[in-house]
Amino acid sequence: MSVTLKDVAALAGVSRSAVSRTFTEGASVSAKTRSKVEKAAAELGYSPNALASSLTTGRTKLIGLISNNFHNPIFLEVFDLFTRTLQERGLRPLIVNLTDEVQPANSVRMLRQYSVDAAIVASSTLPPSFAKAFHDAGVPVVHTFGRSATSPEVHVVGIDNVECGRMAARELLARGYRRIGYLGGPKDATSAMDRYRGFMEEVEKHPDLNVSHSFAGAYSFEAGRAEMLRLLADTPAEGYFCGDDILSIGALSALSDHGIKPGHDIGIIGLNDMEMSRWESVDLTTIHQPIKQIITASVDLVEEMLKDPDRYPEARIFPCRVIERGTLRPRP
Amino acid sequence: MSVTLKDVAALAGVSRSAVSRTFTEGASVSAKTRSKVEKAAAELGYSPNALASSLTTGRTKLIGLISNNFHNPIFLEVFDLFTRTLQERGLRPLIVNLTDEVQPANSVRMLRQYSVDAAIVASSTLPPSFAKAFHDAGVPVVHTFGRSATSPEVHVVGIDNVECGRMAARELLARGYRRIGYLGGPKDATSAMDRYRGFMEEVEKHPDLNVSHSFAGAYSFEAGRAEMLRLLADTPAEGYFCGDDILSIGALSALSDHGIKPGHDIGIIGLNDMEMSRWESVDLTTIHQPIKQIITASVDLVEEMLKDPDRYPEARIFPCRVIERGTLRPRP
DNA sequence: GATGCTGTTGCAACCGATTGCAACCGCGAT
DNA sequence: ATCGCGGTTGCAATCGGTTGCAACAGCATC
Repeated sequence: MSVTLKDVAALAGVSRSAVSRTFTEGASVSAKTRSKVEKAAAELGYSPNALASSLTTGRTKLIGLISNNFHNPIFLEVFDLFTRTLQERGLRPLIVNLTDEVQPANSVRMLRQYSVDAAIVASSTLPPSFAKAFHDAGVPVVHTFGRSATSPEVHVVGIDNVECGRMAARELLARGYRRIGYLGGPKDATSAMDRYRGFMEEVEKHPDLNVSHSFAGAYSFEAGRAEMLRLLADTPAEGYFCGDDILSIGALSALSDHGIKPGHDIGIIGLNDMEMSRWESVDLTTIHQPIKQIITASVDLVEEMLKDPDRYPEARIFPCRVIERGTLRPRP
Repeated sequence: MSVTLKDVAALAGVSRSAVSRTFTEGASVSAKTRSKVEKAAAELGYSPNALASSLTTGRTKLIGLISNNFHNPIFLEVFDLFTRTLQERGLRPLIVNLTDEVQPANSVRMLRQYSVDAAIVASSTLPPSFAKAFHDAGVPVVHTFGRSATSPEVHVVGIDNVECGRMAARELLARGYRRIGYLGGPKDATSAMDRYRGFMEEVEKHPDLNVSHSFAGAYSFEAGRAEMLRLLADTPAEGYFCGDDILSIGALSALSDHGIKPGHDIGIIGLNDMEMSRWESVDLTTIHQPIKQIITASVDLVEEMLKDPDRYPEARIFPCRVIERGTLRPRP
């Protein structure tokens, strides 16, 4: 069926070791045998079997990429960047879709069966214990978009969600909103809770404010829309921090149903700055999360763990900034 | 480091074969040894190495999933469905992101190095020759969203794009549009050309019409928007068939810049019926493409090829239908 | 011509599994 | 007691590579 070392060796008239060595970086082969081997290999269309070699080297270059976030458009950007960044460095993403799954056991077992060199948990809605399960099973892991504070055992890359909460609150206050609300993601997401904490921390400095909060069922358009519709049925606030752009866009849709003009009647500030937020019809004021840097840093960490698996865990936290567009009223 | 057959065999006091057999479906092992082995395996936390066994069995259960479409939100749905459907059947998606690549050679080599059991090319903007390159290299392949007519050598799953073009044209005509246009995807995409062909075929039956066409640079929001802005600078048509929902949404954004009301002033019909098209703020009249069925059928074909690699190639084409929303004027 | 050195080569064991084959076991039938 | 049988078991070869080790080739030096 497929061409193996042995075939090439036979055609080139050398031993199998010689062939193996011409295909491994830095091995000792003379120019003469190398060229003989290369000629034979080209003739047969040989390319080495990565899985067979992984047996002896212990390296597969497979990286588990785990997420449960297939309903937030930002993840199209995330997957694009992850897959490209990994493959640029000779690593191969093996995807695990956790949409229906919450327990790590299955994913851990599966990725160990495929001997992945490392795993990336790309989600803020999976608990820190999830990433830790990989660590405990001996799989190097980085938790992208994870919470840094309470998981000192795995690498974490992301943003300071508490600070983002504060930032959003300050922004609403600076624009004169006094009745303000937090519309967060699902309660069991660390990101939703951390943003909430920062938001509250900041607003509690001002006792005269009227503050409310609620949590959507998911980071999705539908959940954001449903939650905002619920809020509009009662007495809504003047300004909202929505814990994610897709929630914001759902909320904007609800506002539009009621003929409410964002930025004019009710203010909305999101978080992420995904491509769609720049669309003229959306024009969402939001907190920019530096996705590209986060993903590059995550893959950097993966590579460093491949060199040194016992590397001391580290948090790489990137600063965010407000992007001014049309859904908050101007600063006075 | 990790637990192997040998360790389990030693602890259970049996041969390695016995251990192997208890983990392979339908092998002959007595209840007694099986339970001894299972006890030992559980104690050591053993799980078999899928890659090592692939060496002898010739099956990896790895499926290459190849795409270049990371800027069209429909692909979030596509990836979600593909990854879930594959893993439900015990197959593992190995992603290849072709954003910067057009030649198949690299992907083919890479996927052969990882001994994938099959490959899925999920893109309508890659030429039929791309999928064929896998076939020629001995990798079973299905081309999802591919063109059926001219590639009898590989399995194709998708829709009849020519018929969709006709359908869109008929729909515009039925609503009384006489100056109509096709705003398609990139010229080198078979889907863009086939939809164009069907569209023209239908409108040419009516010599009194005023028909125009143009092609966007990509299936993306920005490309659709830019193209529509260009059209608006001259004399635009009354009704457009945009060759994809994301192009439509870009076009709608351009219309909104000019204060043009879709459905009232200018009609737009898209193709795909992605989640976003249902959003109230978008409310796009479009042709529904049955993504779920297409993906299920693709994975079905993959499984059938695993059983019979020389299976005669087949096209599975699913019918589409118009979803009426707000961007075309009502039928008279 | 013997010596030593460096660089190249092949042998053989090994990575973690699977599997054909032959040996073996217990057991009922003769 | 012998035989035959179906079911279980272990041996050893194999899958496609890698790699430590020892042998060796070529060359310069003494």
